[in-house]
Amino acid sequence: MRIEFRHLRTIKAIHDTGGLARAADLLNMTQSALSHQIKGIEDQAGVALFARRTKPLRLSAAGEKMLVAAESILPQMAALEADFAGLVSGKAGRMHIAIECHACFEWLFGVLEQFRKAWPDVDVDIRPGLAFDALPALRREDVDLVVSSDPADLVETDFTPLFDYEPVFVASAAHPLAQKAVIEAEDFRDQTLITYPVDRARLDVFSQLLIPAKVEPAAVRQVELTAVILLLVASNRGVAVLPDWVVSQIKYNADYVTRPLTKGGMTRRLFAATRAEDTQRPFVAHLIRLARQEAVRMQRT
Amino acid sequence: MRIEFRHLRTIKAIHDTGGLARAADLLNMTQSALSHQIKGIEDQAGVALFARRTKPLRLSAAGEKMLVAAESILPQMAALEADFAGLVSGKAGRMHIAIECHACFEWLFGVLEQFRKAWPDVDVDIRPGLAFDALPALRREDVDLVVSSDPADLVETDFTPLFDYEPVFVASAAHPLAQKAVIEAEDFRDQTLITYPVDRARLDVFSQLLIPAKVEPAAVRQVELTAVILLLVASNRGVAVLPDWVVSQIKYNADYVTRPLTKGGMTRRLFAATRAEDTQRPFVAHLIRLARQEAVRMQRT
DNA sequence: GAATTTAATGAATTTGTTTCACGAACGATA
DNA sequence: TATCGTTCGTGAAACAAATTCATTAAATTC
Repeated sequence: MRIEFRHLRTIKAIHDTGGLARAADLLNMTQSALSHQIKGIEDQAGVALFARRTKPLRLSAAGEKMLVAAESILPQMAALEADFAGLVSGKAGRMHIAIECHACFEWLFGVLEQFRKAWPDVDVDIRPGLAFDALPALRREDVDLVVSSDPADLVETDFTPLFDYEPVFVASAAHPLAQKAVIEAEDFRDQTLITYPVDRARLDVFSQLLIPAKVEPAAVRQVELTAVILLLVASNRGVAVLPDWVVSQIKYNADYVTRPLTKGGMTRRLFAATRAEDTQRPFVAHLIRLARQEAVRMQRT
Repeated sequence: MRIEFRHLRTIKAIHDTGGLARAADLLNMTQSALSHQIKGIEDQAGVALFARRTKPLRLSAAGEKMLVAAESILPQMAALEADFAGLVSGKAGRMHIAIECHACFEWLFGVLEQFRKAWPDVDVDIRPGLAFDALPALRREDVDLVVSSDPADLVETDFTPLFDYEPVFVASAAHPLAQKAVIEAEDFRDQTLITYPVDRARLDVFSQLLIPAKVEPAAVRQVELTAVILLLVASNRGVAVLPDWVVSQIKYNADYVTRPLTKGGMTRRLFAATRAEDTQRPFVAHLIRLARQEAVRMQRT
């Protein structure tokens, strides 16, 4: 017989109530059961848990040690069970997010700020490094939500539209291409293109324009921050393609122009991908709602 | 089915080995048993412990929480079992001591200093406030050793002699009684007697001399520290009765004299009282041996 | 010293866990 | 995509264990 939680509970109950019978009452068991239980551990461990000289049972040295362990361990178990209860009730959970859209970080932070307040017991995280293969990671339960612009027809996976955006060409006002009203794939052939440091397949310029047209820019420079990209563009060190709302968000009116890509412009839609079983869970649905609201607010600016 | 240690071990094993079959191997059980076990907890808690989409089982959010709890709780249990093993092997244990003899504190500290080094896993303590009723406390396992000068004929209790001593009368050289070669009970009638602040029954002067002779001193003043008692005696603020070795230990030769109590002097013997079942335990026997050695050393000074 | 409280015991019962044997689902590989 | 090996889930049976019931023994209290 190994030591089990029941034994810890028993030790504690006997100590608290100061007697087998009362402890048995507390634990909804018979006095006999506790007596057998104690005997079991004592036999197994080879130590006396109680001083039996006196009639109301009192803890021995070994018993005291066990009590100390019990008082430390039992609350931890209670906490675990409370965690589980939170998960069951839907108040707690995990919301690990992968975003394929690199420009979306800032927008997402604002959303998560609100979300955290509403769902303090949900473990929120943005998981970097999953930019590619994010949808398999979703199925694998590595993450719980993927912000993606490429809805795939996957079973058990829901794609909820978040908002539409237009990737636009950005260049310095002094740039030759600023003269054109519309930018085409061929226009990139002699340019230095500034992008986020992610896989090309995740960049609209490449996936939607340059790869289909089989055009390779003269150079590609990768820069982490949107503000820095715009700074480089303004100083004519290259051109970029960014979502319209990203460009319009920049407050200071630097010296650059925006142009549509292809005639009529390019339209893209961002989705929240979730496991079908999760989509209706309260905090998942709430996060998506918050994300759409924030998108509306963002696009109004 | 409540969560038990076995479940924590299972969660940890599955996580560590990365599979049900390998975990089963580790725990010397069948893969089936683990599957049933997990199902049991999941049914009870109402949460999925594992993501079952992927084939090698992986922990879900709830499973991660349980793993965290397991990694905290299992070592605590291991420590408890190690404690028990120590108690069984006799390397560990409890040595709570009650001393009836107030003057013995200093001597005992020296003994315990050595004892602690030899038995680092024994929980050593001196329990004050048990000066009276110390022997019942020993039987009750409140304490494990009592230093006493009144061996009683108690069943299951051993009294091992530690050393003999002589309570001697101490007074200022200028005190009238310093003229007498021998001090009798009647001599105390007009004196201020300085004693330790303990029950009279625990003081040799009273139990051996004044109470039988029905003599009450003019005043009794209680002082904690031996050095202070001697200081007061030297400055003729009263007289005292102290063990011979206590007086001889005081290095500075203050202005006091010592005289035997009654013709031929009074001889007392100090004992270590222990529960008979404990007396032969290695660390108990060792403590008594150390105490006797220390007594010899002390009386040589 | 009688009454009461408290703990231990043994056998029976109930409860829970593990094994056995099998099958289904998945992933890798050709 | 067919096949093979691996991994996990399931139900019935076997096994193990904890708990209860009924009773006894011992200590405490009045």
